[in-house]
Amino acid sequence: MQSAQRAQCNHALEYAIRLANERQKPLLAAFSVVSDFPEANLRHYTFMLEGLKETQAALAERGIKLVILNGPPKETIPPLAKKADLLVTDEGYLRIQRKWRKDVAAAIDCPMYEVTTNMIVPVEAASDKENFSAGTLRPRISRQLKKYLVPLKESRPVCSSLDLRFKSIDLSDIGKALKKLPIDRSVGPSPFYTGGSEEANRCLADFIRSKLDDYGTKKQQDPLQDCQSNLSPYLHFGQISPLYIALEVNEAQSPGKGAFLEQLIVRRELSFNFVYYNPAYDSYKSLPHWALRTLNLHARDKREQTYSLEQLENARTYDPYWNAAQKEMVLTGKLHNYMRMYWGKKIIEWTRSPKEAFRIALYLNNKYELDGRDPNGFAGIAWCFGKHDRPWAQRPVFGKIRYMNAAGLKRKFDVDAWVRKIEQLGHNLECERNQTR
DNA sequence: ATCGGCTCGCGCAA
DNA sequence: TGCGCGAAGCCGAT
Repeated sequence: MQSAQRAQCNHALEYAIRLANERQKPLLAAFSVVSDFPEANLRHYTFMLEGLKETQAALAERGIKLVILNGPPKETIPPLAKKADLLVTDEGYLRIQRKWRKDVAAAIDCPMYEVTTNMIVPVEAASDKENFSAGTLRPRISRQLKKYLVPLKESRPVCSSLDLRFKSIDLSDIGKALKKLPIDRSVGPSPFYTGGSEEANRCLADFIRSKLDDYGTKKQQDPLQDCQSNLSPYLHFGQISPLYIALEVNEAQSPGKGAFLEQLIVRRELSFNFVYYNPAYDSYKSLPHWALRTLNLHARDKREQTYSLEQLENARTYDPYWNAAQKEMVLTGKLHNYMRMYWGKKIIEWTRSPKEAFRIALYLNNKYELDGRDPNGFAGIAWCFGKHDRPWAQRPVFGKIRYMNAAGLKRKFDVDAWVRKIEQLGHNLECERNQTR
C-alpha cells in the first residue's frame, strides 16, 4: 500500500484479496513510511499517519494485518516478499513513486502487480501521450466513463492473516510515532484539517448535502462562501477514492453535479496525464512552446517590484490580498482554489525571471499545502505559467500568459472581508498558542 | 452590464 | 487545409 492509503474502495487491495483467496493463501498488507520524502514535513506526515491509523484499524476488522514500516521501499518490502507468491501494489505517477516500484520489482523474485485505483479512467487508457489541454482529454475520458464508473465489491480474505513478527511503527499514539521519525519539522500540523478516511467521508457527505448545489456558480469563486469539497488533501493521500466520490455525487440530484465531476475527473486526470507523460513536470521546462517563447521574450522586462523567497514566504508584499492568501496557506494548509491562481500569477509579476517564479511557487506550494506534491499541485503551478491554457493579450512580464489582478478579486467577491477573516484566523491561532504555553 | 479583441495549437472534418 | 474551440483572464468600447 502506498498511494491508496485506505481500506474502502481500493482496487489494489481487493485484487490482492482475490488472488490470495484463489490460492488459499494468507494476505499481508504493508506500508512504508519514507521519512525523507522530498519536500514533505511534519504537516504532511501528521495528516498521513492520522489516516494510516484508521486504515490499519479498518483493515484489522476485515482480518487483514497492516504493517507500517520505516524506510525506502526497496529495503523494507523485499524481506516481506521473500516467501510471498506475489506482490500487489497501487499505482504511482510521480518520478519518485515510479522509482520505488521499479526498485522493489527489481529486488524481489515473485511477480508484482500494479493496480490503478486512484483514477477513474486509467491514465494510459485515457490517452497514450501528453495532452495539450482539457479540451483534448475530455472527450477521451467521457467516451470511457461508463466503463469505469462501476462500484467495487469488497471481500474478505479466507485465510487468517500472517502473524509474523515485524518491526511495525506503533500508531496508537501518533504524536509519539512522529517524534521517533527523522522527518523535517519546519511546518507544524494543520489546525484545521485532520487526516483519515472517516473525516474524508464526512467532508463528502457534508459537501453533497449543503454545497454541491452551488458548485459551478459564481459562489464557488468566492472564498468567503464555504462551497468547496475540501477533499483534495484526502485524495492526495488516497484516504478516499475518486471513484467512490464520483459514484456518490452521481447519485445526487443536483445542478452542481456536472461542474464538480468536471473537476474531479477531467481536470484531475489531466494533471495525472501531465505528470505521467511529461518528465519535466516539476520544472519550467514542462511548459508548452508558446508559453516558453513568450515568457522568455519578456524575461528581461522591468518589474515594478521584486521580492525574495523570504519576503514572499513571510507574506511581506505591498499587496494585502496576496499576503492573506500566503497566510491562509501557511496557517491552514489549504488555500482556496481561486486565490491559488491569483497567488501564483503574482509570483510571476514579482520575481526576476519566470524560471525563478516557477521554482518559488512550487516550493511554497509543496511546503505548505496539505495536497502539495500532488499531480494536481504540479499542474496547478504550471497552469499559472500557461500550461493547459491559451495565449491572451500581450503585456509586460507575462507576455501572452493569462494575467490576473486585484480588480478581478474585487469584481468577484468582497476581498477585503476575506482579508479580515484571515487576519482574525491568524489572531485566534496566536491566542490559542499562547494559552497552551 | 455586455461584448469583442487579444492569440496559438490541437484535432476533427473535408 | 480549414475551422472551431479552449479553466476561472483583462481591457476598452458601447
